[in-house]
Amino acid sequence: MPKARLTPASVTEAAAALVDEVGFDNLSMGLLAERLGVKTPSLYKHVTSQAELAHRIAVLAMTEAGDVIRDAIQGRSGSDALAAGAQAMRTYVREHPGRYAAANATRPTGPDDPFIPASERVLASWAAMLSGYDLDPGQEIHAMRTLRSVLHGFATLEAAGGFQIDASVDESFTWLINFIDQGLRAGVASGSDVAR
Amino acid sequence: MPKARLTPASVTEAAAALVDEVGFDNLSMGLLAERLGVKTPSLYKHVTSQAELAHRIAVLAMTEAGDVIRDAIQGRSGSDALAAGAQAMRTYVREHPGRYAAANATRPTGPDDPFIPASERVLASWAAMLSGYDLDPGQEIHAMRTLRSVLHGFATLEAAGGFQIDASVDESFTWLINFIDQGLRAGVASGSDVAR
DNA sequence: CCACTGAAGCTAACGTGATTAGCTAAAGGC
DNA sequence: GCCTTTAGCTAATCACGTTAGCTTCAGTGG
Repeated sequence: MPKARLTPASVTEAAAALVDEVGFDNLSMGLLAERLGVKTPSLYKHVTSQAELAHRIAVLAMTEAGDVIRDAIQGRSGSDALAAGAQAMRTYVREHPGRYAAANATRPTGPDDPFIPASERVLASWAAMLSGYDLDPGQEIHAMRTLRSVLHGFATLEAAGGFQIDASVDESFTWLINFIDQGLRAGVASGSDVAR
Repeated sequence: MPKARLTPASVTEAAAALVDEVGFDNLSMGLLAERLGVKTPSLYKHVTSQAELAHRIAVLAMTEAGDVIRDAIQGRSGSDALAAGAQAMRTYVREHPGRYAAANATRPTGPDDPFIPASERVLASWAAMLSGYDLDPGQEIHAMRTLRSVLHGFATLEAAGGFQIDASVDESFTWLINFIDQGLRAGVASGSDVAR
């Protein structure tokens, strides 16, 4: 084997860094090649297509996010775990908006797509965190989806510059976490069913 | 003036319909032209670029969503208004995923961009709805952002096929609305501040 | 009623960015 | 010190957005 300057992994890593700088939509093979000091067609010796590259970034992102969230929750429980996990996720998205966008743009390509276990690890962390609140077993799935919705929604709105007013976005996020925490501790939906 | 078969408005409307079918990312001038029974370059007599077309779709979507949400909230208050507004928004996104994606992909192009008043109308509806809960004035902004986050997050996750498990997504959504409603009625964050 | 104008739509052409084909040369095994 | 393997290169192709310039018809003014 010759030079081996680039590898699929190093190309993916560079692409992930690039995408965090210029935005996922502005990823191009030409720009990436330039960053790597190589001509565009050379990249195809390491990745089969731009779509595959984007998918690799997505897997990387999901894996990294999974690590970061797991580590944040590690050793905490209940409200502490929620706050730490949520903050960890928000921080990750703020630092890696391009990767996060890549992860959201991707769909599993098949049953053995590594993206699947990577996302399952994230879900498992959230599930572990939620187990610190005593929810009805039947409600866990709904709590999980609600949690994912708020965190994902906040992160994407923030990344898109959706929060205009000058009120502190940090403050809004801690308020949001608090809101969720109190709702989970209250054992929601035990009674009224407003939403019909 | 000659034939006038197409107009900027009719092209935009067709593009919006197309995008709901094939997905925002798969919008192409060629595909749209084909749908309209016209050759690609002819479209440029009505829109200046694909970017502008996407922006027009976004404005249309935001306007339609604003109407639908306002109408749903109309005549209701408190929990009823929340439930109706949230359901209306979710329904809109389910029926018009491409338009919604367009709206999320757009950034205001300037101070007189019609997208701005269109989104403000949506925010105004949510604000009107929230006024039915008696929140601290200082908390309204946080409640608004939390609300936007959950609804946007749920809608995008659902549109992306993010809810895999076979548990009813409808049920999760009503659970979510209930969760928010109860939190808002409880007058959150009055005490503990978990999230540091 | 008819020449005139203006814009809709067309064909041809261009530019950019992804991708492929085929060549070259250097690295590691023998 | 050869020989194979393959990273990277140049040249070419393809798809798609976009532009240039021509053609034709709808409506207007005489």
